[in-house]
Amino acid sequence: MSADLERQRALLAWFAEAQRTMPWRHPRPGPHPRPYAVLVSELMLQQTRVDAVIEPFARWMRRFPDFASLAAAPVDAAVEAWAGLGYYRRARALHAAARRVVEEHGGVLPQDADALAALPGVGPYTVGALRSIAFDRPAALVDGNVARVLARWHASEGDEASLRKRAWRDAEAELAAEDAPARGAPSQWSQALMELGATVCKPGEPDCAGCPVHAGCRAAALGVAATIPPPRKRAPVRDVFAAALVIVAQRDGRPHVWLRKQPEHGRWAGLWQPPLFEAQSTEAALSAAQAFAADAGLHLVARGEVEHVLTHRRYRVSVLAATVELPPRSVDAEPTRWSPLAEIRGRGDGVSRLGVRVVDAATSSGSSS
DNA sequence: AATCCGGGGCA
DNA sequence: TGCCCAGGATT
Repeated sequence: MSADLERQRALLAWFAEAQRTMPWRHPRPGPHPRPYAVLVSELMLQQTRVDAVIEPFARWMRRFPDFASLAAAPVDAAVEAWAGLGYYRRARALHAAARRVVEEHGGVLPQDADALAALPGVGPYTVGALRSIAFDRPAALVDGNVARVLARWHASEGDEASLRKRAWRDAEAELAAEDAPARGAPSQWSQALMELGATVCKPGEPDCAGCPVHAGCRAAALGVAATIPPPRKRAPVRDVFAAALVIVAQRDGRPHVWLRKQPEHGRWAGLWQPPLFEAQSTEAALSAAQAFAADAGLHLVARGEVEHVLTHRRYRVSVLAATVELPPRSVDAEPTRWSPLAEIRGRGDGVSRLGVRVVDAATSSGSSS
């Protein structure tokens, strides 16, 4: 057996022993009994760590157990069930994909690569993941883990974009030989590559001493594994100054918070959060919030600051609170609602993480600064 | 090719 | 603090 195929055999043997348990993972080789679960998990896992997905996945599967139930639900229900996971466009994509599967494929996920790629939210990586993991077909796949693993195996050099292209060629080459162990277990192979990247061949500090394919790794032999791939160029994080207005009213004997629904596009699309006034400075943001409050006859109290960091933005939010006697039930024509404070604090169904943090800051005792 | 889109965990 | 994560869509 060639060195490359021996490396495959070693990795597959390691994976059979060392793989982590995941709610969506089918431990046995072969096709997955539930392609829908694979699609849900793959969309949730895009740019998201395994640990962060486990609970949301379980909740989602209880609420939308199959393509039919998801397709029948309003898109807002899907977005709100996604709350806390981030990248909320994925929820709309998954919902649209389910409707398409029901309408165009009889409720059965297609196996054809082109049909899969036509589904919203399904790009090159996810096509490979579905074809290999759901259907056990020999399809290549490259995510951040696989790109790093393959770059180290081959000691590839170059910028991020060229390494990605190289990784796709290398990943497909692994599946080319008729007698390749990877071809014999495509689902296990795809998952093994990613598992190795996530748990052993980690960014920054690879555990080469504990690596099952150390012998077949050129970067390890050269002692350069830790420097591959090179650091990525990153856009700077820009500050966004904002003021949040947390309006509390008693309803049915319990405190409720006034929430506004975000537009369907942009950040936190379709989610709920207290009104946020963005401006060029904290002072300008506070002025905007106070102008709004003056119109409504509200008496504002400063309740501190919240710093919320996204990939390319750092929100510096001044939190203002106001208590009103009677909620204005008549403004329901607007996309607003009153939500029980306890519910928002619990998990905030349909509320952005920033919204939850702002409400916490406004209503927890003695948080003023 | 750049930019946008969340949130969290970890050194 | 910086880095990265089972990426994709848009421009």
